[in-house]
Amino acid sequence: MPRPGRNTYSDQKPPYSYISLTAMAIQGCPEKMLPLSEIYKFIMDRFPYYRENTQRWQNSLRHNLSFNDCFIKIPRRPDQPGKGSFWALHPSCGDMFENGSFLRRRKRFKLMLAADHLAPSKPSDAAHYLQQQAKLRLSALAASGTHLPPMSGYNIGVSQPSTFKHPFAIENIIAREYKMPGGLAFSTMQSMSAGYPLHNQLTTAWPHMYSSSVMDTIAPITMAGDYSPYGMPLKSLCHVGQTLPAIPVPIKPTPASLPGLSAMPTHIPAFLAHSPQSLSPTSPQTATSQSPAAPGETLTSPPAGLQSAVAVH
DNA sequence: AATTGTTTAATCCAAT
DNA sequence: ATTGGATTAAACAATT
Repeated sequence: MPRPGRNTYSDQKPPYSYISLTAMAIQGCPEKMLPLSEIYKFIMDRFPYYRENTQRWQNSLRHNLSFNDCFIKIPRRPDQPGKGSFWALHPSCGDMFENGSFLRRRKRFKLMLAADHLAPSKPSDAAHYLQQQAKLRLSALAASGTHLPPMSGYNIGVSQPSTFKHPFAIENIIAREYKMPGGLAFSTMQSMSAGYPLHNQLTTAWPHMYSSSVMDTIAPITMAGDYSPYGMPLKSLCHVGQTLPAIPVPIKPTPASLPGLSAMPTHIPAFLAHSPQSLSPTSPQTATSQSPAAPGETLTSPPAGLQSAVAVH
């Protein structure tokens, strides 16, 4: 191949499966749920490769959404007009990429069908649960944060309180791949920095990922010809911004989501306090019309049925 | 009509 | 070599 001009690497195919791309998109937004069109947008915004052949990959993506139990459909409420449902990650899907590859999961996340006598794990239960979650997130956002500068519309990296991080959370993905030699992890950064956007680190961490709002300010740095997403030199991550906290964080709170009951985020606090995110400018309706959680609706443990999801052999 | 969602099937390919 | 996850194509229903 002739020497590619600069930037040409960025339109090579990113080393992520549709599943991981979709998970990124979902995890990257404040509500942790997105309509199909927003998932498309997220991917196209950040990965130039996917600005072409849209028919092909979007069909594939849709197939993945329907086919994989790790994605659940959340119906729009009357106050959320628009086309199509929201898509979210099943709360029990666990760390599907714990093997460190975003191309290929260790196991497929499958819901048990008609688990003999256990409570059936209705996707709708999960959906309802996540609806509530989203509501709470939004009300928390509304309550806490109009005072911080807006970023790119996707609240990447800054989301949930320090204790639990969904395995798909961007910060976890990064942390898993770019562990400090000395044992430092990145995942604590945003929780430590109390709401400072991490998009710089993110774009750097994913060489193939654009963040249009960021590309102006951050040079493509070292990624040069190095296509290996996992061999990313840590320095290029470090130099962007704050100092690293020397506090390792449990990346996988429950290492074994083993047969039967997997780790449910039962302890997700009802407030995402310091999340500074303004809502996505690209989806006005989600930004404006979300009603705050109804008085009675406090966050409870997820439906028991949710726990009967399992990564199946 | 276009978008969104579901499903089946073939094929590719990485891990084992 | 086998297994099984990922990708792609395609047909079709449902929704807006």
